[in-house]
Amino acid sequence: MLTIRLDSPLPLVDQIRSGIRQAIAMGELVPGDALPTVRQLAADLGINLNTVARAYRQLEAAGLVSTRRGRGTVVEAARETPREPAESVLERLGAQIRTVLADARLAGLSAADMKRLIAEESSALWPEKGDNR
Amino acid sequence: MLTIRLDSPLPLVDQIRSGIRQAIAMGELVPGDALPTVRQLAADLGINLNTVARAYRQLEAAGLVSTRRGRGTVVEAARETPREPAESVLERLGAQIRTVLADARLAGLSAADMKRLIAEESSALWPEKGDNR
DNA sequence: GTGTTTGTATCAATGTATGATACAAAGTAT
DNA sequence: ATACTTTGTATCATACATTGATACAAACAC
Repeated sequence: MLTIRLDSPLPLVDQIRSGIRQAIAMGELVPGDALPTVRQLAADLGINLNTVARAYRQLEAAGLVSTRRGRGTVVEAARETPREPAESVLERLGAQIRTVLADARLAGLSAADMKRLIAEESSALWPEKGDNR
Repeated sequence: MLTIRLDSPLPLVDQIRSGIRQAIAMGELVPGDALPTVRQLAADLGINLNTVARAYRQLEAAGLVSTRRGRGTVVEAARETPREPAESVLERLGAQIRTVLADARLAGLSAADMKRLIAEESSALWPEKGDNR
């Protein structure tokens, strides 16, 4: 879990933050769960502990985790504390979606392809009735 | 059209490339259409012409436009020329989708909210019957 | 051919990401 | 209480990425 790619164009901090955010969003990590220590995770990933610490601090700024020296980092909430108007959130998400959809369209995917792909990923985040096989 | 934000964390090159990709994906730009010259667009956006040129070169590498000195840049195709196995494309898109969905989930959006948001954006890229009101 | 228009190459300056290392606070054992 | 360990934090250096200023080269227009 939480694999990163050193050769990715995405910065390591972003990859780590993103991976943990997803784990929280999917309920793999719930409030109360302890995250690995910065040294532990850094060693596992083969990177510097500062990089992990920076990711943790960003997660803390978002209200998702809580960090204290000597104790470690713990999942605090399953939702982010809003730091921008809801309208702005929708705007930002809309832009992200547009980018992904354009990407898919230019790669030649059909609307059906995309719908299926999104449905698959959605089921893990918003477990629906009818999906619990 | 094609607004960029100098204060965005996203590099200018990415913003430009992304904006033009979307315009092509949405059919606002079709094969044969001329893009503004690098100087023109750079002046409009208030940035350096090199930054625009870099974006154009990336679009050319993707097979979307064709560039020649003295003549300018022209839209070449409405699809990208695949430079990775189809499987890899799906993998990449899946990762992007996961990120956006996690973002939405953590912001507190419901599955219905998200479905609606995606449907709105999709209709511009894959015009469906029943959406032409 | 001459001049203009267009993209390209080169290089400098600045910012960003990552890492090495030292520090400080909280916990743990005795 | 004190020593020691565990944990996150701060500082600084380095490498890389991003943007821009400027000079160059190819294609076009006349």
